[in-house]
Amino acid sequence: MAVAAETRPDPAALLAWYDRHRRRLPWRAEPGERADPYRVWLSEIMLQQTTVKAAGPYFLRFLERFPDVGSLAAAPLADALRLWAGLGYYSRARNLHACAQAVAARHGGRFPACEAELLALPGVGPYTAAAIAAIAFDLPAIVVDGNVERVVTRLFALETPLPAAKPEIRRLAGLIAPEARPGDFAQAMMDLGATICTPRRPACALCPWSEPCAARRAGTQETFPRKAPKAERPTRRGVAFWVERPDGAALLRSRAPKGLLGGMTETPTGRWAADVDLTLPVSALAAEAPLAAEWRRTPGLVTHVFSHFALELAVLAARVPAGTPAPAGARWVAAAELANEALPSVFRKVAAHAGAGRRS
DNA sequence: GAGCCGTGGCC
DNA sequence: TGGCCAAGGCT
Repeated sequence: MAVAAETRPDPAALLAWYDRHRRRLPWRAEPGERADPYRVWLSEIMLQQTTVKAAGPYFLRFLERFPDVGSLAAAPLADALRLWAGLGYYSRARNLHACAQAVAARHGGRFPACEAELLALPGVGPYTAAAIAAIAFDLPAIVVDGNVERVVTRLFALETPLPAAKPEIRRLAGLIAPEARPGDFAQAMMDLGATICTPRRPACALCPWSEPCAARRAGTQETFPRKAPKAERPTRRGVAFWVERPDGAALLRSRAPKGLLGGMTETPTGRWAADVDLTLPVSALAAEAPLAAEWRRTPGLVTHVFSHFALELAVLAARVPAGTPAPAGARWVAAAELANEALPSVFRKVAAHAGAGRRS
């Protein structure tokens, strides 16, 4: 696609807007200050598919517990998973820990000031490598995230649907990038997408690139970016088991190290599948129970939506005598320690549904 | 390329 | 209310 000179977006206009509207964020250096590559990296991993609002508290807790990459590399993976619980996409936490160890082992504890070397680190893909290179080291990397995709496809009214449009978007983003201030330009593009060029109801009247924007000129800005239709989300069903001792301790397990919720803590559950029938009697639902007990079914269901399927969980609860041994692979966790477990949200819902800690 | 991989907020 | 969305990466 050719870009006419008179409609080409001027990077200076965007940088001037950025200087006036620069947001203060926990991981962002003050103007004139040098960015800390560790903080830039940590924030970029947390911000993958995650809102600023959700990531903020996690970032501050991680920084307090792990003030530098060396402290994170030296800590057990379980500590990182516990701190990550609730933020989702848990492979990020596993890769975060692996990346810290790689930086400690391969790079002497300092992040490399090189996009290609950053890209080779666990959990660091094309976007994150470019973002760290630009923001932490002010290298001229082309940073393309979901914000930049939206801004660029609107600027050029790009009809190609995502994800096929990615190479063209990268080329166009490189066309409008300035030689000076690559880090500020990258953050300005993302801030513009996050605050002005939003998915719905973009504030074009406040946009420094309103004039050269092809989609705005046509009045079609909200229809970009074009996207391929999404696959439907199937429903799976299953049974979760809540087992409590008289002292309130609950039976928990650790999940397989990889895959869905990999490495995290869970309540015992049966298989999750579309053909599980939750209308069966309790005696049948208890077929996959972790131990023999007098099960009672908690009324209602726990529902949870994952990225690629929805889940409906029936909850069977039981009280077992003091001294009941934990079955193989499971462990007793005191009620007071439940909050410190690496429990993903779906299992916190199960605990709440079963009335964890409630005396009857 | 496409499926897998969480969660909470929004309208 | 449910579909969509958020600073993606891995296989």
